Amino acid sequence: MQPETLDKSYEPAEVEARWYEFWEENGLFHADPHSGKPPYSVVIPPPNVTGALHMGHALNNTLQDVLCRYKRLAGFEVLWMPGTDHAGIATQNVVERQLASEGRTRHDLGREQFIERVWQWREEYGGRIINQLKRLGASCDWQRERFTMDQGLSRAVREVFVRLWEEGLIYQGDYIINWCPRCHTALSDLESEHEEVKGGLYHIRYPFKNGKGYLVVATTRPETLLGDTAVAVNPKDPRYRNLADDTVLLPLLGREMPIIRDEYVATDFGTGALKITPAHDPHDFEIGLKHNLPSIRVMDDNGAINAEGGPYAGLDRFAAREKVLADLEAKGLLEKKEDYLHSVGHCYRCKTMVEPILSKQWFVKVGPLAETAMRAVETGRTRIVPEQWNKTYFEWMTNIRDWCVSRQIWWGHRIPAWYCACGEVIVSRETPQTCPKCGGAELRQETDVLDTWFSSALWPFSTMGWPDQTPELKKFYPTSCLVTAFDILFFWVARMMMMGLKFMDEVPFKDVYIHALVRDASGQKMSKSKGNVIDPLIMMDQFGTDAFRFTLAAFAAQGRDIKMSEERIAGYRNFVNKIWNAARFTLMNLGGEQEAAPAQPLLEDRWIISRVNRTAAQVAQAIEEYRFNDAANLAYQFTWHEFCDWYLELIKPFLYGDDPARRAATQATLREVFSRVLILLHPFMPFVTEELWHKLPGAQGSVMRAQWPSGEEAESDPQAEQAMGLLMEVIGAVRNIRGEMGISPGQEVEVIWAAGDEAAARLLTSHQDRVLALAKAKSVRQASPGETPQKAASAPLGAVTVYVPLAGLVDFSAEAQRLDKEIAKAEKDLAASQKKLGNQGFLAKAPQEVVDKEKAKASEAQSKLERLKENLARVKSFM
RNA sequence: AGGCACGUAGCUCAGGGGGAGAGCGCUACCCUGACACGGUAGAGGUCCCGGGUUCAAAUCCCGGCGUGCCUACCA
Repeated sequence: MQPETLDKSYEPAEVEARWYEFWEENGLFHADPHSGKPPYSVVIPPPNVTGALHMGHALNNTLQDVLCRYKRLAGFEVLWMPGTDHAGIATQNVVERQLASEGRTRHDLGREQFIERVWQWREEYGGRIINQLKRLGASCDWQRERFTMDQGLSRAVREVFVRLWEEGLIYQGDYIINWCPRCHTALSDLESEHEEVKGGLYHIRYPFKNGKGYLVVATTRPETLLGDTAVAVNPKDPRYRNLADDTVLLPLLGREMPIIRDEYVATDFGTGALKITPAHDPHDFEIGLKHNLPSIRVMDDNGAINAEGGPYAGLDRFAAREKVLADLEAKGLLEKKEDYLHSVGHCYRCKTMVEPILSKQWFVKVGPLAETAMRAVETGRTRIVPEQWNKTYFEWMTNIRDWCVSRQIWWGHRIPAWYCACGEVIVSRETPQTCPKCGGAELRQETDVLDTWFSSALWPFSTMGWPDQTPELKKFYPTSCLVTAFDILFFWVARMMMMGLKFMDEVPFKDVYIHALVRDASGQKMSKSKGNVIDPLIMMDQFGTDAFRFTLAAFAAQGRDIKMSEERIAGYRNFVNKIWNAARFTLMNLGGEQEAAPAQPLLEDRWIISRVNRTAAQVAQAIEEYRFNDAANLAYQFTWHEFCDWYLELIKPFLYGDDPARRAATQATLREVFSRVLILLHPFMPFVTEELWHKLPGAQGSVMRAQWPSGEEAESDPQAEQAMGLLMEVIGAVRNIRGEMGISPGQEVEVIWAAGDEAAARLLTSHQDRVLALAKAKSVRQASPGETPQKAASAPLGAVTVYVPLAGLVDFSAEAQRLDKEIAKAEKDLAASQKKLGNQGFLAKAPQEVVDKEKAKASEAQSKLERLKENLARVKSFM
């Protein structure tokens, strides 16, 4: 049979295109809820339908894929539930922009047609990110792909809304909310992102009604004075105990307003006098309620001053501010302006400055839900990894405020509430025909839709068919793990916890793994405006998906952000190529048939089998503990530096040699070990491993269906590992001498060794050919009894001393220098050990095994030092 | 204002009470029949500073300095 040949270097593009289709066609990602295997389930953090794959997605989904692919290999029935999120505001914005380019607005279309248009948009472009996830190799169960606006999920949303309403956990009311004047909708507190803004603190004179002077008020938002209905001072403030009057006149508008006294007012900030604008500030709103003040809303939905603002009506809020200030100045009412840095809310979708405005909205009462959600983490029903995030989670849950869930946009789940002319509000699963109170049939549905996160909060169970009792829910809920970045810990994780516990009576996930943020090479957050985004798709094109994924995994250390750089990806591209070439070598040297395992395994066989299994166990444990970087590095180190550097070199003589039995045995071990290497790399590098798996003669099916090497196969062989260790040390010593002496690679050397113990002697005697091959020696022999090779470089190892005769090769001063260096090292080691051993406290208090180890170290260093010194003396005698 | 991280090789970072590690970069030599996206050898570190705990501190504690992030209604 013609041995399979591979190209000299790996070309990812062509290979990657092939295998994804293969996996999907063969249903390898599909989860069977009736399987007898133990379940492992993950729900994808649904990306926005408007989204394009960025580094954050790439990391997030790579880690999930590593978990899922590993778990399949480890014998679990894995469900990775995929889908997208309808991203209400963002999607509406995108489609509105599209309309704008046609010179139209959504109002030209009307609600129905606009929504139709959004669905069209979704048909056309909504699959983009899904395809990009496929490109990344994500092994999601696409047959189950969901969308937060699809029918099933919409039913779940409605069910949840109605039940919360019935239990009094949803209410409607007038409160101060965050209003985005550009998106024309209310936002939740979370969606208002605070940013530092350079502003002013303006000191404004509010004249007393009786004309006897004025009260000075400090504010950062002078335009809101148009809506002031009082001025407040602290009753304890001596400055304001005896005021000239108890009524002031609102500057510019002349409205009479009371001076009220409230402990809320800080005496040490500004002037100690606070203007009260109940319709435009959350605290003022509270104070207004307490003191029965009227609320005057002076801004419209565009953030422009409305009719209540009198002469300022029609001005945009920023223009109004300028005008108000100018007019105050002109009237001598502006006392001073201080520069002031404060943080102001901005719309998380469009970055417009958010306006706190009094408005009627729907709210979820989160207190009771948060309580349960908090306890679930406290009691360990859900575990947050790394646990440092517990604190953040608890803090947020403790200080949580009611959640404004209504949005004044069109794209989303319309709130299932109807208004009757009689004033009745009907919340219902089905569209009501008549008012249950007055029997009227003229019902008007609420126009608001729900916050997108409301539907996302149900994701772990709504995607599995809830509110029906489905086999999927039975098998896969609660999910095993949620993988996400911390920036949506509150937005999403916390809310899923609340909803899962409320409606499933069970946590939505057992583990939450919180991974890092991906930054650019200098640690900056990537953003389009900074122009420092690294596009994952370009990286995949350039270096291959496997290299890219491996880089992400190798970087994913817990608790630290990732600084992505192309050089690093290039490094792992080289690793993929190394694997490719190891395969090339393997295939060139395997027969077509499956050879029997060696009857008499050699040291190399025993060693590499033991090592690959140990590595597989370590990689498995690292993945289980979410130490993705450790897992990747363990696989890397083993594959490159043990399998390639040592094992492949060690077996070449057998493969090229003329002992057919030995060759067949070696081939069998090589084939077996290489297939295990492919398995343990597969979670990280699905494409190249699948490709090579199929090239291996005798391979069955997909590597995805293979079994993770179990550590229990009784193939662990510490003795072989130790013996190989000594052999590697001896070879290393000769190589070191060669390198340091400047003996050229082409020049062969003699190697003579002396062993201090029987076992080492036996090992070296029977494996001299390995030293010969790997150290490029022309001969290897044991020193005769009593012989000390003269004119030789030497290296004292533990039980062995290695000599390399130098006569005629190099002059001895180089060896003297090398020995000097070695001596210095040994002396340092010895001194450190002796210092410890000379310390009575150490001997008395340190654990016995530490003391013993130290003693062994000292005597080893001592013996090494003596031999080095002897050698140096001998070398010098020839100089 | 509070909270959370992080300062370890030239760069990017692992590690985490008893032998300073990796990748990249660098130096020297080598196109050895898998691989120059490679091989062999090597150089390079006050583990931010100062105290403390301990027989023992890069590691734990306290205090600085520096950096990053998150939360927050003092107008």
